Amino acid sequence: MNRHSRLTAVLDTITDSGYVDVAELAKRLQVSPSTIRRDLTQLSQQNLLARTHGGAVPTSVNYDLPVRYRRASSGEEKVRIGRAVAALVPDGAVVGLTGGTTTTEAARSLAERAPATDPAFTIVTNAINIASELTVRRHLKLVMTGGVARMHSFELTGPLAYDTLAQIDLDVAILGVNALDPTWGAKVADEDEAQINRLMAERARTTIIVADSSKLSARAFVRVCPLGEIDVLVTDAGAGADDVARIREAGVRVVVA
Amino acid sequence: MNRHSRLTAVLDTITDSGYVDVAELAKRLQVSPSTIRRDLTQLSQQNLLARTHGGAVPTSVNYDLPVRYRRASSGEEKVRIGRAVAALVPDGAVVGLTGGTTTTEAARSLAERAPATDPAFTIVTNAINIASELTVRRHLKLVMTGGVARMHSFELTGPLAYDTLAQIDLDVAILGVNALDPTWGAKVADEDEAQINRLMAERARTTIIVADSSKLSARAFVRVCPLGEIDVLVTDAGAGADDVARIREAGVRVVVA
DNA sequence: AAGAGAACGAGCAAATATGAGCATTATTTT
DNA sequence: AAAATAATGCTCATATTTGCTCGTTCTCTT
Repeated sequence: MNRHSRLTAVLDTITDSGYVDVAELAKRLQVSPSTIRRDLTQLSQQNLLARTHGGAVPTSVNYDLPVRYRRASSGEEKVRIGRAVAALVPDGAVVGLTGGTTTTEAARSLAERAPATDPAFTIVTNAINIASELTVRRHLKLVMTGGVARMHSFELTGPLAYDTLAQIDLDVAILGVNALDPTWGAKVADEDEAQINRLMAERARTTIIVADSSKLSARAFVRVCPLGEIDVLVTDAGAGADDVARIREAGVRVVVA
Repeated sequence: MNRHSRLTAVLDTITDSGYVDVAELAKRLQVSPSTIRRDLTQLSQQNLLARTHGGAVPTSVNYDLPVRYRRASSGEEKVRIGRAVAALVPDGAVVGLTGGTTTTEAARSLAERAPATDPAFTIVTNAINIASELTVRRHLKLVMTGGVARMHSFELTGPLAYDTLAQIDLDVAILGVNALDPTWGAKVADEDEAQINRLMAERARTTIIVADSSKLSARAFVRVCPLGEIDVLVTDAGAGADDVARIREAGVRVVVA
């Protein structure tokens, strides 16, 4: 049990149960309470939790920054979400896709669909990994925005990307977000990313948000758009019934994959 | 068990299990811990993983890296040409790269060079595969042109790509061509590709053509530019002496890798 | 309000991991 | 074949991590 897995375990525990206890963690992770305290100190310095006497509690805002500690995401739901999204896209459509694991799954599902037109779809994306996967597919027309690659990410952003999007009209925009709040709408961690999402939504006749259920209770930094500008949300079965109800009230069609 | 297969094994392991352990890797791969540490150091410098004490953990974008570390080597000479080209590029330069196996090798060599500035280079490219390989590297600034992916190719072309290039100035353009004729100059097979090459050359202070020796006697459809607009040609030792001589007479510096 | 008991942080020593330097061995390159 | 270059393993001084102790601080009960 090395330090990193310990920190991950601590964060997992605190996310699940809402608090952690020094003595209990020490026993469970087979290390001394001193070590646990040092771990908690470090995590609290990174604003990932707040110390209390005897343990720690979560901080209000879950920053996107330290992905280092995030546990391996369960691809299961994302694949299902991706399939459900693909089913919503009509043949021959011009589809905009932003970056992210879920949108990547949507792209894969689109690519695997039997071509009914030629090209089967036109895909417009700012995500290098999506473009890289789709470029070999015969029956897809692939358009990339220009732009500067964000560090630690596969997405292109910046003025060059905006310029490209300004010249394109989309039938459907498929946007991945970091959080979807019933009150605030779609949010992401970064303002450049937000701008790309916003432009895609503006240029599209239909805007589809993909967000696994963890995103419905998550928080993020920058708002992309209010719920009113979203046509469809595709999420997984883990979504809370009240969250779904509130989003539906705002006029968004919610698809549970 | 050579270095590359070791690095691939490390990345595979870290993708599967979420972390790697120096001691365990050393035992499994039958090398000393020192070697493992050196491997991990290199991979972390390229941002393909993050060091911890005792091992390493994945970086954020490692989720489904389409481009593994493996270098599907495009041939001995092309690697050498790539290295020679990289040696011609000054630290911190803004470098334009078109698509092709040889330019890809040049990009790899640039990416592996120890960073002397920050960013070490700014890379501008219309080749999706090059962007895909470079996007994770911390010390590179990566700019993609927009554009439409040509079928069966990794290159973006069309008006969107031209628009992007019109906004950018390059220090060095590294262009791959299909043929380099002492009389006619640089030629490629496709007019879209020719246009991209032409624009890059126009925007650059220095134009470098990469062409293995087979290209010197080849023919191609569209002319990119006459020899007079080329500053450097990098080719391999198979180049015919008379061809080289004629190209040198036109004022082109010829580097034989 | 006062005291008991738990939790805390600082300091210390042992165990382990690390990076630099160097000699040896592979692998290219000439 | 010889020389140059790169990769590897080893050693050693240095870093980090961890568990422990101890004086202090906090919390809860009386």
